[in-house]
Amino acid sequence: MHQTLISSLISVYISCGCSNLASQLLKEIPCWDFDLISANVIIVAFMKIGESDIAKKVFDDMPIRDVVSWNSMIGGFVKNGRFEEALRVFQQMLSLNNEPDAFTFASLIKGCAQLGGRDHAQWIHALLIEKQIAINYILGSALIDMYSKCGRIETAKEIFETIQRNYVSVWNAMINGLAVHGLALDAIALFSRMVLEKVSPDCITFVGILTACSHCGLIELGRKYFDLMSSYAIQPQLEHYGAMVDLLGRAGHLDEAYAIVQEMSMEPNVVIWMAFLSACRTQKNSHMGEVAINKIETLKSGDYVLLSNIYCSANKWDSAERVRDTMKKNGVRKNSGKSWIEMAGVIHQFKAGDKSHLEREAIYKVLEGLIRRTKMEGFIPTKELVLMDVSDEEKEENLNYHSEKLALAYGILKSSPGTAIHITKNLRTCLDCHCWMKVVSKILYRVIVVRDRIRFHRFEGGVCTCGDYF
DNA sequence: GTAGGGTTAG
Repeated sequence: MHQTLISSLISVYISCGCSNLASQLLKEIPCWDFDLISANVIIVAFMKIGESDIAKKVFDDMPIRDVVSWNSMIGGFVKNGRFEEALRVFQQMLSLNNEPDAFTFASLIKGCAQLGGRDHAQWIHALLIEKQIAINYILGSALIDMYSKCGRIETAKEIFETIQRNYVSVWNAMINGLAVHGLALDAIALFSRMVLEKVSPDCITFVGILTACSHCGLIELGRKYFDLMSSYAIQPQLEHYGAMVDLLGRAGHLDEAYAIVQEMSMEPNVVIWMAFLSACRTQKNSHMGEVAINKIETLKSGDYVLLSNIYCSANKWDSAERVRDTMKKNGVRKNSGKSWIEMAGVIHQFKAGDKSHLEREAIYKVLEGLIRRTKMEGFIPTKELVLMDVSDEEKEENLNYHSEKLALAYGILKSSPGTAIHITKNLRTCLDCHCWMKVVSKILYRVIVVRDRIRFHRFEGGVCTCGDYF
């Protein structure tokens, strides 16, 4: 069979979801002597379905490669969450004197954003400048996104100010960056500026604005911007409804959140019901929680945990037990959490149940302290994120305990920029401390234990904000 | 003919 035909066939099989046929076809070819473009097509196709090993094999066997081959490998690895391998390919590319281009960097920057590693980020950015690659709107958006996810919102802002801002995606990246940093008012201010500069917001802009409101509990503003969408002829999508349900639910307006779900012009999906379910848990409303859970057709492990948590909150231990039994019976496995940490340039990975952290107890203490403060100062708990990993046994002991604590800790970090007491140290000094770092929503925070003093550090633009909690 | 960016949730 002609090689071009084979590569097209593989591509078609994969786009139709018949990946088995594609792999089989590849195996049956006695000798891989694809021309350049056919091989590239095959690499892209297998990367698309997550078969990076097959793609790698094809790539390794190529007698000649061009920049598209390299970029397909690097981009493919990044898409499949294998950034280390993407970096390895990139280094190989450089060592063989192949020149990277804007496509190469776009993938690498995205990889850094996923990982939240600031040293890698800086290296890639420096290299981009060294190679004198013009920063177009795609690279600009990617850079802004990368720096905000690495905890360097100030650097993200600097980049934003220096690049061409006539594309909506650049604004979206910046608005979303501010939103995840808990800077909702800045995000809203940027929206106004965007309108002044005559760039039309799109549906993603509103997702950013609504999530910003949701993170900070700005109900009135959330409602206002949700209504504003229609004046830009943007129909609310599932994502916007989701943000509203999240916002209203967290603030305790369960009925209004439920009304939104019912008024939706499309069928609510699992994400919407999950947001609602999550709100039911926070509000300790097991009745509404059951309504939500009944709607969720395909239960994932997380949904069971949420329902069980609702019962725990309402002291309905029997019901909680029943849910957990069902879980076991159905053979539901909990998703094991994973997190990444960059320390002195090295990326460390942690898995749930990983008990190798000597300072785990101290971290708990910090979080408990944060909860006390949160309750005292009346902050609204925002998103629930896994700040650190605990074993399944510990989760079993008290399902509610862990997530509640993390939610509150996250809430205080996001909703109180004034909490940090003083700005003392720079990044380098902190790296010298005996410390423990965690990635919170891809923003770098550190919990530092020095002689029984527990500190929480947040990094932004190379400046470390420290706060004492004990 | 093949490669790149910006979203929520967990």
